[in-house]
Amino acid sequence: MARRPVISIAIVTLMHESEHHAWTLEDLHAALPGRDVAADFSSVFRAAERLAVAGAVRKLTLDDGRARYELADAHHDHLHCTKCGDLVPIPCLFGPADLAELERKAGIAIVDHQLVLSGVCRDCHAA
Amino acid sequence: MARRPVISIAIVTLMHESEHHAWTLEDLHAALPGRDVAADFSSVFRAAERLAVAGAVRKLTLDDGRARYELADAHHDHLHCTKCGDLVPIPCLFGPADLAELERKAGIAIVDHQLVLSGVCRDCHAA
DNA sequence: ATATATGCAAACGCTTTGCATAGAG
DNA sequence: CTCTATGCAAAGCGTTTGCATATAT
Repeated sequence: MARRPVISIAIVTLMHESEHHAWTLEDLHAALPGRDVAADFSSVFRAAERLAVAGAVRKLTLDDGRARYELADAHHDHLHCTKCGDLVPIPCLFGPADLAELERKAGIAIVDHQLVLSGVCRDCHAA
Repeated sequence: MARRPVISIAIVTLMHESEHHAWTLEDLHAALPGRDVAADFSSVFRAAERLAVAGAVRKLTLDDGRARYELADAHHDHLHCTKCGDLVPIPCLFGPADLAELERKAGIAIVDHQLVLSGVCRDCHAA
């Protein structure tokens, strides 16, 4: 059929092998050359977006106006560190039961949720 | 000293007297003329921003890329309705104790949090 | 050959700012 | 007279898209 999505593959590999958790497009664009996959910014964008649509990565938007992409593994929430700016994973605080109860009480249907804590991450807190 | 912040006052009044909960700048800009306070978009922006800094309103950014402003009353969380696009208030699911425990366990400091549920609001759900 | 990925450059949407004016104390 | 609010127009910034080209099947 067609071409191999080199950039997409490199992004996923990068995410798997790096300690970094949530990536901005700029992060990805800056990191790819180090893996010998230089790419145009728009190509990075399209690759990340395709991965998000395919369900391989999860995309979230923060108050700083920049999107973050992370591997779509088990659900977790996040802490947006006010010092280093990183978006670090945090175990989810509530289970399906809590949400189901809220759905009943509030008469709503919940499809997904996203909790963003604002504060100081472990590393910055220790330093 | 100086002038009276007509627009800011009108915004707060509007928020208090309307059923609408979370306002985009566009919402505000569109609603103000109805209160006889026509205003330039940038003036609405500056007024809203000043109110946010002053702590009178709370500003949040959603995945759709547009900021919402709401009265800074008691803390609550939100449901972003996938049908009507409204951001409706939802009682907060956890208390200070839950967060304190998480702080201890994760070694972080939590200053604030923002939970955005994604799903269908009561009105759309009933319809 | 054909379909998809990529680069390049430009458009977009919303937010933000510079600057001159106006109006209240 | 001075200080802040406002309007107007333009810039910013991250994201997104159109179009031509490259490349693997």
